[in-house]
Amino acid sequence: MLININPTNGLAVYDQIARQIKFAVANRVLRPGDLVPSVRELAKNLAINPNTVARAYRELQAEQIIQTVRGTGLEITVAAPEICRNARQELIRLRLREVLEEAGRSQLSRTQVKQLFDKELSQYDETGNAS
Amino acid sequence: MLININPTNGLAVYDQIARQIKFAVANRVLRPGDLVPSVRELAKNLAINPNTVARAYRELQAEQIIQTVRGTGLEITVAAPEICRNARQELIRLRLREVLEEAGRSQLSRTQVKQLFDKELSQYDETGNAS
DNA sequence: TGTGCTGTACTATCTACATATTACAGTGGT
DNA sequence: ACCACTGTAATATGTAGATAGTACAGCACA
Repeated sequence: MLININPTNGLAVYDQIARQIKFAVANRVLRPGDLVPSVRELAKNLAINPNTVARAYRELQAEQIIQTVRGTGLEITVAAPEICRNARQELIRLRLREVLEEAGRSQLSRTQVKQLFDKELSQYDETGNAS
Repeated sequence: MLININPTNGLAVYDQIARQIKFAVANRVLRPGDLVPSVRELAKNLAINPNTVARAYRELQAEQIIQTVRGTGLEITVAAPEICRNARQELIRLRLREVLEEAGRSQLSRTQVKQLFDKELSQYDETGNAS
């Protein structure tokens, strides 16, 4: 199945759905013109309420990743791949900035933060690409 | 005043209190043996409920930053300065690790993440120490 | 043209969390 | 011993967010 829900994740169900769609788009599992599963079909498969799926799709529409084709369903937009690939990078950038701001409030020096980062980076085993 | 509350912060009031106490300890504004303001006094000054202050203090006790002196108040522990200084560094480390994990899930390469970090770091103006 | 699919909007419920209310228990100082 | 202060526990209230229930509106296809 395309989507996999973990109810004890802390993440909202609709958020998990939206993330996984974006992930699939970024990795070309879903391509422009493909239809995402219908609200009711996906809801049935995941044993959740259709409106929860609808909410995920609403967010994806707001980000112009899917668009409605009335009477037919929701399809991946042409712009979606670029949006999703940019978005995940921007997300990481934003998170990094937040951490740096917090470090600043804690009066950690730039070099201290850099040392922490390098150490964590070297410890972290990537699952995907080579470095 | 020692504590300053911003109600439109997104952060819970009790959390703001706890953070600012820790901050004061880390920067030697509060030293071991000092008494923190009493629950009712601080609550009155901040125009909030005493129990909200109590909750902040409860967390600080759980982290062994303050300890109760019955009938007298709550005092900064001997271990507090080290705990607070370590804690803020650990907090940053944890946040960095989370970002790296998210980057891994997004299949961003190690070098990509490092580039993002270096760029953000160079843009970020520290408020406190020199680098 | 009608039936079955599509998405969507409105409202209600459920849950988690922060905060407030109240009452209780112990200690220091007069 | 008593009073005024300390912290603390239990409970209630308020609020925001996620999810569910129901009803509605448009299009495809036979």
